[in-house]
Amino acid sequence: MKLSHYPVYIQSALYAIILAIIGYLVVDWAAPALSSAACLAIGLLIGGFFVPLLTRSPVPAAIPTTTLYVGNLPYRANEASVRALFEEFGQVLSVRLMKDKHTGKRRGFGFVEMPSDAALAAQQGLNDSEFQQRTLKVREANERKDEDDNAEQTA
DNA sequence: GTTGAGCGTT
Repeated sequence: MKLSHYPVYIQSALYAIILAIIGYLVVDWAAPALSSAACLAIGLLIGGFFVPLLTRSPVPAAIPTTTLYVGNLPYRANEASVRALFEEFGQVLSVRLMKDKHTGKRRGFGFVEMPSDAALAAQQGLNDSEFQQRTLKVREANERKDEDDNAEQTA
């Protein structure tokens, strides 16, 4: 269960929660007089403060990020090969190959999260390119949630 | 173990 499978904001959130719990325990142990709510609050502050220090990624949320939709993937492709393919164009923050929830089999598409500039380069460089006997389809992903505003507006 | 347009989990 690799954390790099998940988008960065989830990674940061997980770190924050874990560190908040640790902070809560530490405060509760060090200062038993404080109420649980106070311990939790301080724990949250401690956790939030240390998140940037523990995140492997040099820039958690500082740099605009783009999620790429990658379609027409060969079923045999694993995440490592896809990651390696896209890393040729820049830093890869997360790779998720979608599988069927019940069977666990690959569905032939996935999502790659990269810094926006690298994502643009990868999109132009890898779209309609051949990857393991398949013609890749690389587009910008449909924003499922709070994706940052990329200067990708239809010209 | 198979298949082939597609935009998705914790």
